[in-house]
Amino acid sequence: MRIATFNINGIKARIDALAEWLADARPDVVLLQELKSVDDGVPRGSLEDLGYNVETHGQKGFNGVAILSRFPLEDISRGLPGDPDDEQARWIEATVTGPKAAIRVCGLYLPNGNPAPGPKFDYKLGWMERLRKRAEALLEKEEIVVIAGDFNVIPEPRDAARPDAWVKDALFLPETRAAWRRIVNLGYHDAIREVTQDDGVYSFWDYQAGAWQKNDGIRIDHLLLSPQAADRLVSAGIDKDVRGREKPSDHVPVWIELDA
DNA sequence: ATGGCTTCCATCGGAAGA
Repeated sequence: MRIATFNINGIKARIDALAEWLADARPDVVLLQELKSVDDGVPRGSLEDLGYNVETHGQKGFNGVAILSRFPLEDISRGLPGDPDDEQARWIEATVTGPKAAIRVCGLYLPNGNPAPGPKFDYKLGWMERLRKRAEALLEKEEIVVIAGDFNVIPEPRDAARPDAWVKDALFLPETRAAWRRIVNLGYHDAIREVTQDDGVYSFWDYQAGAWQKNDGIRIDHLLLSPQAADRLVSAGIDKDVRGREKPSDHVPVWIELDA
């Protein structure tokens, strides 16, 4: 079972690029972020024609997440628990029944948090604490759980080409990285770090200032695995070449292969 | 860099992103 996360930066603007990658990479499950569309604006037909079930949690103009799956999706839940006043569409989860096992997949678009300090940074840290609580509850069931998406967190200096440029940024501030570690240290595994300790492994390159051409990237799109998921990890990778294609997102797909 | 792109929404500029 191949599961990928991809921040597509606008599903209407990206549908051709997304369809091309799907036909190429043929993932079984895809967690999408930044639809920038209401549910009715998502070009479901194009995705269903490629063999995917489509579950969305959209929002007008920005945010928005979705799950695509070649296998049935059940028990779909939209919105991160813990704050009934949070209107932002940043969380969706569902159970995928694979050929060998059921997997709980959670797709997230974690708040950017800039400028920091300020209300947007406070919202980010509050959201991360709610994520920690949900991640903890998911572990208690001792199931195969994958929490994946655009975390907007650079975990360590080796996850940025120029770490010094990010020291005052909400993606890399000590409070952000501490909140990330509180989640991982519950017992999750950062899938990419299960397969490589290299630096220079990135998932985002800014559109500005020739960041892609200079490989001035950061690693902020992650898949966290419960112990039961990590036991079944076969491989993991980043489809970096997608960033060099026509009309690309500023993020690229990150994926895992599970024996499930 | 008070933003060098890119998207969306709504008009012909502004918000948001990271």
